[in-house]
Amino acid sequence: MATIYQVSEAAGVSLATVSRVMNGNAKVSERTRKKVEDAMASLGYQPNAIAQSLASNRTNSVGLLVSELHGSYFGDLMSTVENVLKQNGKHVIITAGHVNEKREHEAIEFLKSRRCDALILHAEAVSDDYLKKLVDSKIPVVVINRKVDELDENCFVVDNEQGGYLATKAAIDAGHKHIAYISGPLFKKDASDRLSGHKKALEEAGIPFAKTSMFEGDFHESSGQEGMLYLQENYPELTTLVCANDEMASGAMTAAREVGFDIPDQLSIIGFDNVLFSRYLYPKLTTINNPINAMGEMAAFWVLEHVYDIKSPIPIEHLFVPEMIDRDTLGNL
Amino acid sequence: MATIYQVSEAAGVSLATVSRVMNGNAKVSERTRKKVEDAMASLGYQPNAIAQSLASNRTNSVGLLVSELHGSYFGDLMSTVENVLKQNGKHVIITAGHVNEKREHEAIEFLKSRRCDALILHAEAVSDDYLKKLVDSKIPVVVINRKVDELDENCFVVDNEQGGYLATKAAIDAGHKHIAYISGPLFKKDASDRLSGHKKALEEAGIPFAKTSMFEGDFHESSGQEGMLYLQENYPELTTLVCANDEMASGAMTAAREVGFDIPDQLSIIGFDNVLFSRYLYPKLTTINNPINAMGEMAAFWVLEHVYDIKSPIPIEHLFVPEMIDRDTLGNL
DNA sequence: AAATTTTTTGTAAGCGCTTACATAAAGTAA
DNA sequence: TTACTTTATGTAAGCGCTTACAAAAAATTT
Repeated sequence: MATIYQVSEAAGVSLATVSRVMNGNAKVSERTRKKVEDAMASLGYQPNAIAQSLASNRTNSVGLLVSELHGSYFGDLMSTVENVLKQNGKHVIITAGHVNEKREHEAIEFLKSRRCDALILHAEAVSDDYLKKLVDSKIPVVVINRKVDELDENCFVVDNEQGGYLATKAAIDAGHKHIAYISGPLFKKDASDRLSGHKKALEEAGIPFAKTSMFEGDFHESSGQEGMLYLQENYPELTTLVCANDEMASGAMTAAREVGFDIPDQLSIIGFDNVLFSRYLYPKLTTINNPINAMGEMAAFWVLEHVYDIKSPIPIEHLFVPEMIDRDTLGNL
Repeated sequence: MATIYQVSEAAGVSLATVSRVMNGNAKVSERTRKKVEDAMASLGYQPNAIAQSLASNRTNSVGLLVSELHGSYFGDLMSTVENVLKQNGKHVIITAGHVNEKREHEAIEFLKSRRCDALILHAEAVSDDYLKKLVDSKIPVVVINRKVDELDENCFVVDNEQGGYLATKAAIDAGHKHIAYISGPLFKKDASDRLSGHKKALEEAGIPFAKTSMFEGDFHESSGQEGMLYLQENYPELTTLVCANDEMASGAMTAAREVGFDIPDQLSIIGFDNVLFSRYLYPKLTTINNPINAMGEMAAFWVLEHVYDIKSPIPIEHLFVPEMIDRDTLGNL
């Protein structure tokens, strides 16, 4: 593998000059630039990014932490972030934290040890304090889908409460009175916010919230099934089931069908997130759009602007609004 | 950010000694090891991976090229590869090639410039020649889901022809005679192999292959819909539709339902890949399992063994067998 | 106790780049 | 022409580590 030294020799110039043409930065005469470029081409020279980083203290890479590498939600996130950044010549180093404090912590330390210029984190398990310290430690950090007090400038979130409200409101508007709810794990802020929205809509409509009308799931498909079964037993009058995410909604649909409910005629179902597969389901899932793409994009723009001095094409915003995606699983009563 | 130099000073030892305790490699007396570790802890020292890589010519990272960062198939692949490698202290740098020759090429060059110790490639667009040159260039490379002549040792593939055969055979065994096929883009080897398998099963059963019974799609959902519509028109006697992947099968299901077919009573559908969402579909999709997890795992093991001298827990194999996943979309005739 | 071997530690030369600074070449003004 | 700017190029010092090799210290043998 050719080094800069060999290029400089072949071109008959100094190291510094080769470096200059590589970085297109300073003044190099056309003649020597040509010589250097020819030498590079004929040697098949490829700069060593590691050495460049060490010398320049810039890696041109940003670290991205997601909870999992699979799943529509994270697929979308990774995809948009990478696109925006790559278009600007920056690279993404992706790691998974698996919603586990230790592993998230390790993943972040890994990204730091790779000297990423900035971090984009979808961190669910690590503490607020840790995040604050991170931000203080002066490495540029943005947090997706989590609001941390005092870190407003670094957080990009969807209004989960509003989303939860919208879902239940839609059911109410369609004439439903018996609305059950499968929530996510309530220690997660997004899950509890969505639930608050649900309660708010209920209250507004003067419908009391019954404990038996709700089941706390874990955001995974299987808990949607369990929840459905639980609710059928404990809240048999239900006509609509609002789920805190699409995975659980899918599980609930499966379970509902197995016990013989027709969707949406006998039971309406509403999801949350609008992940890709929600439109593959049958019937197509009515859900709340969680603008993860928009958030990922914004996070990437923030990084470009704050770290690389590349102006964002759109104004940076931190709060995203969810919206109803009307498909086929909400029936009128 | 503390450097090794500061640690050595704080501990009252030389650079070399600090480096030694970091790498746990050579003989360091218990006493000094302790001193160094204390110094590290109190300084919150974190080795600079970039500098380590430059000095040692080892990055402990392996590059992974996928076509897209979203989608179940790649999610599964990334996930398994990362898991296996992380368990062995290696890291993964993921990039997307977007099934585009130029972009795949750039992505690979990027991984090389980051001095990955090895490359795991799901490369669809780049030429065989390029891959051969890569392998010759002595950077360890493995190729997933693509068989390149002379590179058997580096390729991990599923027997696509066999898979295509199994799908159609299952339909035949269920009594079907009019079997339509939606293939992937035929310039892709996996797509054409699957089609060969389909033809072979047909031939074995003495069923002639009619050109009008097949539609060439692009592996995306929408072409499944188009294909369904095309086939309904051009091959109205069809009772089964075999699709070259699950995405297209899903699209076909949607389209079939829209024109009023009951699945599987009036129309059976078989997919290929067994991606996660195939079991979310309703009815649950009967499909062919493409052991992408097993391949990803094997590729990772290969790298561990060949690059890092870590013995693979299972023997390395290069050819994977597809198998039938019997669910609800294939009906008996 | 001296000589020898073994173990532990230090010294210094890189890894392949970037970049401040110095120098040489070229261009302008006087 | 000389003196002064401006522009292009080179020199050399690092970036934070690893690792041969050398030196010192400790343990063994004689």
